[in-house]
Amino acid sequence: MARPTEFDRTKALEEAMKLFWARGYTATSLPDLLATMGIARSSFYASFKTKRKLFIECLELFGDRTLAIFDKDAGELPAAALPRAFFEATLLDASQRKANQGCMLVNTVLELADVDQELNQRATVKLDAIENAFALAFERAQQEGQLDTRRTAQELASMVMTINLGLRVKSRQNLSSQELKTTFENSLSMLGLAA
Amino acid sequence: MARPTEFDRTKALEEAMKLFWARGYTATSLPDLLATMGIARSSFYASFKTKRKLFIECLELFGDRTLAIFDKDAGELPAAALPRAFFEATLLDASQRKANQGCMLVNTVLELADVDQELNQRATVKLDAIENAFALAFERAQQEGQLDTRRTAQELASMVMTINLGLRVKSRQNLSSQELKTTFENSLSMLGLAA
DNA sequence: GTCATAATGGACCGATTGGTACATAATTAA
DNA sequence: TTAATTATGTACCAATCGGTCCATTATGAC
Repeated sequence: MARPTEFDRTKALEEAMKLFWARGYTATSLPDLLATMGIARSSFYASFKTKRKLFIECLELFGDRTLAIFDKDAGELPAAALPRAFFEATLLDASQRKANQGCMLVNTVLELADVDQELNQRATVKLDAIENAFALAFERAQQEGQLDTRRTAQELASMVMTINLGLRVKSRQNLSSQELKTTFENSLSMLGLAA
Repeated sequence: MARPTEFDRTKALEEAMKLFWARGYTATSLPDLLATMGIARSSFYASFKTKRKLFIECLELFGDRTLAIFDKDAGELPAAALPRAFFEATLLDASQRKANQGCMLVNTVLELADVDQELNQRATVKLDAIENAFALAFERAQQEGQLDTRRTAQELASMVMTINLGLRVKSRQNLSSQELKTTFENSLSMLGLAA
């Protein structure tokens, strides 16, 4: 019927996400995006409408992927092992170059807190979903007698999330992988005492 | 000899810092700055050279002030009470409108990690200075037998800093002051177990 | 082939970016 | 009062921002 799209939309979105993840929303220009996505301006606007809408798509993608990582672990591991598994998968997995990029959701919250209400809110919602997923897993484990009940599941989840956020910030400072690992172990040690 | 400067440089710097603190480096435009600083373009460039140099001045000012808050507490309180005092002064002090602004150093690290090496580094150095100040205080307390020695002072300082960073992120999400307070208490509770 | 449809590349848009030039205004030493 | 000096306000700059327009190209249905 008509000329077919030449580029792979999924692939282009993926590349855009990586760039936004690394540089943030404001510091990523349209020419930057077009270059990494490998498409022309017209195709960009035809397929993604605006830079802002593209960013929202990227946020959703990132958030959903992060939740998927949690869900995979949650189906296989006891609740007490989930924080370590999650941190390892999202912070230390060098194969996916995540080590020094922090978390796109956290980056977004801090960059846009006083700049763009909606984008900040969207990132916050995704982060809350992760915290809630932890809380749910802890709650189940407590009901099944597999986890200490001196702290509520929600309290534990809140602690995990605070430490998670802290580690994400640390991971964007220029520390060596050894330093990050030490901080990482210290944090897990704190949680060990809390659980 | 010549026409005297009309504006108060210190005051103007202060206002600039507040704006950078809230909106970050990139999203703060020169007209924005001129408006809050209450000065004209010529005076700006005569006195502050460039936007970037002004930002560096603001970073230094913010970092030094934060350290001063710590030092004041450190001279008056036992080491074990320092984390709470520091968090209260920098996170919950509504009189200075700090509650929802997070920390300018943390904001800067995340915004500019992959964008501006030097600015990220300058913020990181200030954050490290704060962690070192905690470590020093803990070390002294341990030597004087006022603090548990099962963890090294450096480990404790690292934990405090990770939680500090996490709380700063949380404080830029739109949570109620009640929610922030709860998270805050949960975090201190974790540290209480660690110390 | 022809036609309808849609993707592409590139020229172009006004607005905004950080920064400069310069004429004017205000001050003090002489 | 004059001259030297410096601050200020305004006009201006090239570069870049995100976004639009449109002529061209490629495709499938008929």
